[in-house]
Amino acid sequence: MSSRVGSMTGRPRDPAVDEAIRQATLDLVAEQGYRGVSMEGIAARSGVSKQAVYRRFAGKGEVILDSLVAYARTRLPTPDTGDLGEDLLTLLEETFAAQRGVPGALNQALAAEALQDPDFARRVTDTLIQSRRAAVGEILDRARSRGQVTYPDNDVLIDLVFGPMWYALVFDATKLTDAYATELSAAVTTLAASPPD
Amino acid sequence: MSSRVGSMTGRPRDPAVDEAIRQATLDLVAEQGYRGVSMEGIAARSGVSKQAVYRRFAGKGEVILDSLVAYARTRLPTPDTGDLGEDLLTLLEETFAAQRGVPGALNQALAAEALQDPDFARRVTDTLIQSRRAAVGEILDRARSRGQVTYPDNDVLIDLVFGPMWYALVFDATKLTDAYATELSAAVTTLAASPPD
Amino acid sequence: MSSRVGSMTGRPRDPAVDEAIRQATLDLVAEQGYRGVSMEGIAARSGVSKQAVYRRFAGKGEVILDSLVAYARTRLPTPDTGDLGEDLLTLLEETFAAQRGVPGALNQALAAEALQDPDFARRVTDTLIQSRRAAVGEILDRARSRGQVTYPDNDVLIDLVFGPMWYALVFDATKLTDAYATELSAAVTTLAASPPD
Amino acid sequence: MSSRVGSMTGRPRDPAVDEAIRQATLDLVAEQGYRGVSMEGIAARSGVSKQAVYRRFAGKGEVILDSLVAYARTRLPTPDTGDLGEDLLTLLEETFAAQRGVPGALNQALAAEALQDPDFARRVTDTLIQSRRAAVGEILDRARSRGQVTYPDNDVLIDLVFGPMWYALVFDATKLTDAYATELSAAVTTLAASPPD
DNA sequence: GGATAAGCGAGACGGTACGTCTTGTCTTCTC
DNA sequence: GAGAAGACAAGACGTACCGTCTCGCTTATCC
Repeated sequence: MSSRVGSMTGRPRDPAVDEAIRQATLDLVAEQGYRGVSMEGIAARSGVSKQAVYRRFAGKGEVILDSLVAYARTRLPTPDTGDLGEDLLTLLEETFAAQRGVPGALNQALAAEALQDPDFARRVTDTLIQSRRAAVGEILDRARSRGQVTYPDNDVLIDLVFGPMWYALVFDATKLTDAYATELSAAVTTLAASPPD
Repeated sequence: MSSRVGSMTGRPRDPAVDEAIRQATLDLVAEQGYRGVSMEGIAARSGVSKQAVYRRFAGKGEVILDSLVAYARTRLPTPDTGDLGEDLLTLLEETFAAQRGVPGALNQALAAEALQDPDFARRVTDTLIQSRRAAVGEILDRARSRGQVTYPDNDVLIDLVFGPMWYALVFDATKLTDAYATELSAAVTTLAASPPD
Repeated sequence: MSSRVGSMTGRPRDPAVDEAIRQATLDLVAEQGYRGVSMEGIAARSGVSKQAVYRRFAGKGEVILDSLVAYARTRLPTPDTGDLGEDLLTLLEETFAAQRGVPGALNQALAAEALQDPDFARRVTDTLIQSRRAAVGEILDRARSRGQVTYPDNDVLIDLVFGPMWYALVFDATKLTDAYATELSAAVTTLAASPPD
Repeated sequence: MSSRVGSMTGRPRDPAVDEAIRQATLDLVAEQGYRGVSMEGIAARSGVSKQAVYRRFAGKGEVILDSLVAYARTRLPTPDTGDLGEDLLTLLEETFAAQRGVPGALNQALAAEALQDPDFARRVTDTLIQSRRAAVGEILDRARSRGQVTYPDNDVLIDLVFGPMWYALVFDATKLTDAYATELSAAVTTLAASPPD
């Protein structure tokens, strides 16, 4: 979010304002979805001035991104059960479960913003997407060292893990059930272990 | 788009207006992306009144959808080479190639609209997504009858074909290269042929 | 209203349409005042096409004028009691009473239109205002021949009769009571009989 | 116009904006009459955003009223020559002269708005009309104390002063000449001095 | 402790787009 | 031709956000 590297003179930013903005964003997106989220609305809802929001964030996307990151910070130890299928299933079930709640709405908002601004899309990729991909990459690497993965390229496998999720977030979020997590993780596991040509 | 099924009384809609709206939408999205597309802008660019646009389309999403459908109508014979990998590769190469051009921008615009309105998302699914999925379903069915597909469920395979594309459209459209088409089609082909558990 | 002097070929105008337009205008102005009167609304309310209205009338003002003239056609024998005060009182009481009803709203609408279009203002003057003034002129002339009027100029007296009415129609129509009619007619009668300087 | 009595927090309104709006309104009404005055046009002409206009004024009427009040603020010491006829003549000549210029067009616009909205009509009465009437009331009171006025009721006399003016503004503003001012003031003076019945 | 610097709530500002409403004209088919 | 139906260009309506700005006031650190 903010930075303010150098001089530490002047009144310091009020952390309560940061928190109020985050909370208002979560509330709004939970209640009305992305349509109901506006900079103006966030400021009003959080009882904070617009300037206070713009001082911290360059735009709506950044606010959403910050809320999502703060929201997700509490979780995510990458599963490590000793079995690729098990690991993927756990991760996808947890991830999909989240998409059915507030984080799902935030991810949709994020996608909408990313679609309107390639620069922001890159920001999201660097901040959020990469770390999620890295988690799956870790799982695959561990499985690979166990001999469970013969597929040469992690990247494609990771795309197959996350691609369908975003596809669903865009067009039909209700698709992201536990059953779908099972099907997908099984498919990727099978492909990962398929003998190379 | 318009419908107007029953009553054929009154002055008929001017097809030139339809065309002008479509063309203006294509021009705008090509020049400035989704951000540059507004109902007002479309009307101005096409030299048509706003009413004329709103008479035909309920919102920006519908205009974009119509333009995309009209644009795509000229193509798409589902490939049928007798080989699953070949068919998928051809389809993905063509599809990805399109995403690098105007249809890609239109698809992004469509996604952005869908994310803001679940009802519209369903409209898109019914109008566009389903038929694209059906094309891949056909390819898979033919291959299945040849014994090239053992994977029990078409749906997941289709998700694996299109999921990564939308994922890329949201966050990094430059990913949609021929090389990526090759990788993806190979992956899906392999999975489709993988021995059942 | 219309004229259509020359060629009498083709389908003749439907008098029912004329009547429907008039009635719809009266209904609308009675229910919602001038704000509620639009060419579109009149056509819709009367079940007539807009074209049918425009074929007859050049604009909203003409429609209102026509309705008012048709409405008023049923009345107005100029009072002739043999006494100026009595004549004026009768005329003003009747006129003011009308202003408290539908004709009042029509007159307001007429004024609003006249204020927006000087040409139409002249039309109204020629069509309506002059005849009303002539009625008072007649009363004055008769009284003058009886010696009840010494004031040299009819015109100013007539202005003093009608001016306050329009003043009230613009800013506060509720002022047009019987009491006010009494006061006004008395004032004008007094002035008319006042000895010349 | 604006009010905003209490809270003096936040950025203060820019007086230059107020002035620009007034000037644009005057310009537009002078150039094109009431027809040429629109909220959109005022904003455009004054180089001000529509919001800035709507923040200050509830509608077109209020803008016009404000412009008129500001315009008229520079004048109007009630004449006091010691003679009723003289006072009325002076006042009417000046008033009529104004009606031949921009204030006349503004008054016409005001009337048009008042005719479309009774609430606004009351606003105008309270803001503008009353004070004009009070000026004439003063003249009459002074003359009455001199014995020049025997007519019992100021109100009717004032109606006879202003009624014909509005009558003319609605239907034929060219009538408001110096000669007409002379005739009218003479008539009212005569009536005011007429012996009670 | 007084100066300096930044944060803060409030709200105005120029812009842009929204979706609706009217006006007056035009175009089709039916009577 | 008239008539119903309804499309059309033009343009105003009033509202909602965007991102920036300008006030008066409140904290902080630095000299």
